[in-house]
Amino acid sequence: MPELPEVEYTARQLRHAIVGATIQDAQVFWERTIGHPELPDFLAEIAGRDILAVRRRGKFLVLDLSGDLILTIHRRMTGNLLLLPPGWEIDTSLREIDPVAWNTRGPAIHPVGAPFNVPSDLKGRNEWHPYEYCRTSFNLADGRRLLYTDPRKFGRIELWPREREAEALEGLGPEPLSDEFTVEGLARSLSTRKGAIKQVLLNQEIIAGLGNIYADEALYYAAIHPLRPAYSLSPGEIRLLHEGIVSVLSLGIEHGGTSFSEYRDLWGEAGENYNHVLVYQQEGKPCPRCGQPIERIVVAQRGTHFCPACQKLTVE
DNA sequence: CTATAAACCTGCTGGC
DNA sequence: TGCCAGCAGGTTTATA
Repeated sequence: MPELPEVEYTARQLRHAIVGATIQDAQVFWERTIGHPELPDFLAEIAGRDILAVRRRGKFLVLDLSGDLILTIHRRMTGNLLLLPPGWEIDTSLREIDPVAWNTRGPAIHPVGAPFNVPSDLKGRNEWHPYEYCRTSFNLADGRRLLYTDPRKFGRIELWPREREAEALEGLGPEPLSDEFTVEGLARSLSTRKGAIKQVLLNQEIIAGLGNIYADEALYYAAIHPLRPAYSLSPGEIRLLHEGIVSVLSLGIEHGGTSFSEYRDLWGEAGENYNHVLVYQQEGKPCPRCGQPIERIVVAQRGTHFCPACQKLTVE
């Protein structure tokens, strides 16, 4: 799942690759991917815009466009951005040949002139080509395409006037890698919350950009049990948690994002931070600190991984 | 208000 | 071998 480090890494790659480019037009292959405005308006308004800058806010990617517009992209679970070089085509003939398969998989994407092959094995595979499941294509004037792929279709792309940016990015808390994220501010936010600390860390109003992977990693760093009530953390624990959040997010960016199942970078390459994760999805494996097996529980409907020896629920 | 759960989706896993 | 229920997960929406 793309969280802050994955989105930040994508933003940096995009900044080098497409700032200054022009969006000739866009194609949408799964309508619900576009959250705002209505699809016909979206298509009409985005055509011909220049890409002026690329930013990140929480888990949102934000593209500043000419005409005082912003394009926001939230990848949710399985969304990816890929840059397709010139010389490739988007083949929509599957739409007529097999509408059911089309709905699930989207268009075939291959070099111009290559013969079209209906995938013979549409099911039962453990991995797919990075260009599959394309939901939207931004066709650049120079022949490249910025593809948005998303097998599970949860991600959303929106186009807003710049003056309504606050509305488009409503309800986001402080950026954890900026000066606005302080120990004091974190302490204040946690003091009124009686929910489990794991659940509170996932709340984007408290901290923008933390997701399931890095929340587990940050709690492990700070040796805090995920079920501890947020208000019950001591000042020392909060300081350590603050440090842990900054640390695991920074490391994630350095490693190019956590490659966990679907995640790919702009050129279809997997990130390597999965090799550096300490507890996430490590159930049963020995804790790197004490050797005790990592446990998995469910907190607020989400899988949660921790070391029962290092992260105690009750203070002795 | 808070808390919990369902909905959105589809690939994958495990049971039979 | 094949079918099918159940699971994962970020966020929004609905319900208690």
